[in-house]
Amino acid sequence: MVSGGGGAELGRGHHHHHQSLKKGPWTAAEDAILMEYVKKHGEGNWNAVQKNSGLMRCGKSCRLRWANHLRPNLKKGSFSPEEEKIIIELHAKLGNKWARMAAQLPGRTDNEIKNYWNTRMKRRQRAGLPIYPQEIQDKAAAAFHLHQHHKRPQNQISPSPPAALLITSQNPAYNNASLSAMFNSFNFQSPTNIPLQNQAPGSCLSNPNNHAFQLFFDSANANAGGFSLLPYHPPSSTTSLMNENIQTQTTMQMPPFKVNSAPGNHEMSFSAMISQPIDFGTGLESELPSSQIPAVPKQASAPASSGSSGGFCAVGISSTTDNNNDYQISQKATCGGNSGLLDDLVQESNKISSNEKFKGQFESFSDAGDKGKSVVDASSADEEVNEGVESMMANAADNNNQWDDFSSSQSSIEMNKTNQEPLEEMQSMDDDLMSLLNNFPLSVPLPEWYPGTSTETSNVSSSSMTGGNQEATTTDHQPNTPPAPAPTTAASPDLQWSLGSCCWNNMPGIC
DNA sequence: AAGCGTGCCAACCGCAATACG
DNA sequence: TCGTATTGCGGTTGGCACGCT
Repeated sequence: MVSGGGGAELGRGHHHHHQSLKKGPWTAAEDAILMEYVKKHGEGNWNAVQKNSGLMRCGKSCRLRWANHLRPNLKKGSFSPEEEKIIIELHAKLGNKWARMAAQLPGRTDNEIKNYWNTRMKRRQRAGLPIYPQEIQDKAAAAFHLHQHHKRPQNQISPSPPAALLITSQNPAYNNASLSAMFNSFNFQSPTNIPLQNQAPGSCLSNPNNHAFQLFFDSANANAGGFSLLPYHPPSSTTSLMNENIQTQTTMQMPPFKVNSAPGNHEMSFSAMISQPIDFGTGLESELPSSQIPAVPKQASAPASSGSSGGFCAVGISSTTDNNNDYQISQKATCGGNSGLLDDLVQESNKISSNEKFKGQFESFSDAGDKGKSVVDASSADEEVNEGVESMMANAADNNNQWDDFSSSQSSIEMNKTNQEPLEEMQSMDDDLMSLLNNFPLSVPLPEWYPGTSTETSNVSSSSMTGGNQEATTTDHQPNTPPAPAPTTAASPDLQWSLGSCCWNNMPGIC
């Protein structure tokens, strides 16, 4: 923030009295000083700039100015369609890793990308459009589906975050079939007593992308061991826009999304889820903020994309009426540990799974002794996972480069590069994910209302979902999507949604 | 012409990671 | 090994320009 706006020049007029560092916009004169300094001494040691050059700027400010405006080979101006496409792709993979994204876009800075993304998000949000172009999701979903058929052994849980991240509740127009197919390949291996109740209400697994899911028990589908997994967005999202979305929209139409879990083999089926060189002019210009010095006219901004999907999530669901597609968005009250660190996930997972009370149950289907190691492995494999996602998406993007909002059909070089060894990368990703998911907190006892137990409804649901008095108040959020077909298993008026959540927000940079 | 909303941009802040003595 | 300094990163904020009413 430009503290105090353009007038925040703390040191102006007082340089001889104290060493207040100047803030606010840089002047051309300051730029020239910095340029000269870097030219002479090279980059780095930014704190020395102020000492040696007399520039009344802190090192951080100098570094930022240099990196974002003064360093050579910076591109100025609007992003090209190709660049926009790459940004979308990268964001789908990396989340808000602006620096990493910038590394893929020569001449662009993380700040530029971040600003672009945020404004784009804001625009799309206002328009009620999802964030990611549908095609990205479609391709990721398709790729994932293929991947699952290619490799996934049966009876193993593997809700791959890469695919999951692209599956968001904001995508009304999403191809239900493809997602359904994708997640039909998810298989749980667990005892009959899926232990979720013991999980803290706020318990969640998440990734930095704020793509999260919550697992709910679907009592209407209880006879089939029904669980439902809903996209979820925590309140402490790193993306304020997403928070805003959650806060301002209480309900939304969402296609069915559930997990059919049968004893011993819980198959999840998702019907849906979800820059010109600085003018070093002298004279008057030198005292103007350099940003006010006329620069090359900017190109017209690229049109906003209007694809599908988005980052916020449905936290609860209410299907007590005929319209059992009324998924509800609510702000999760307690999503413990949203730091985005895998450690949080590990700790929580271990904490839960180490619960002595349910240890035996857990051990029946999971090697508890390896939990810690597995998670560590998964954590250290962050990069490989990213690579896996990359290759997966690259694969998926191979055949069709149609973008709903972007004129370009050019794929990123990185994407193409990783096409070379997609299977190996996927394999690596799978292994890592398996390790991680082996720690998935499943050692929670059956809820009372689980089949064979009391039919009493858990009160937990109220903490993770809003009431059932939902109208589709957010239908405008998904203007292009007809209501999804009602899932037969969710048609029961007795449908109850509860239990703790499991989301992906604390996952490492898997996506 | 004035007021308002929005988009864009620049720059700051806090925190975490890393380097260094 | 520890404390400090430096660097890097992501989130946030405020100003300006522009279009619309």
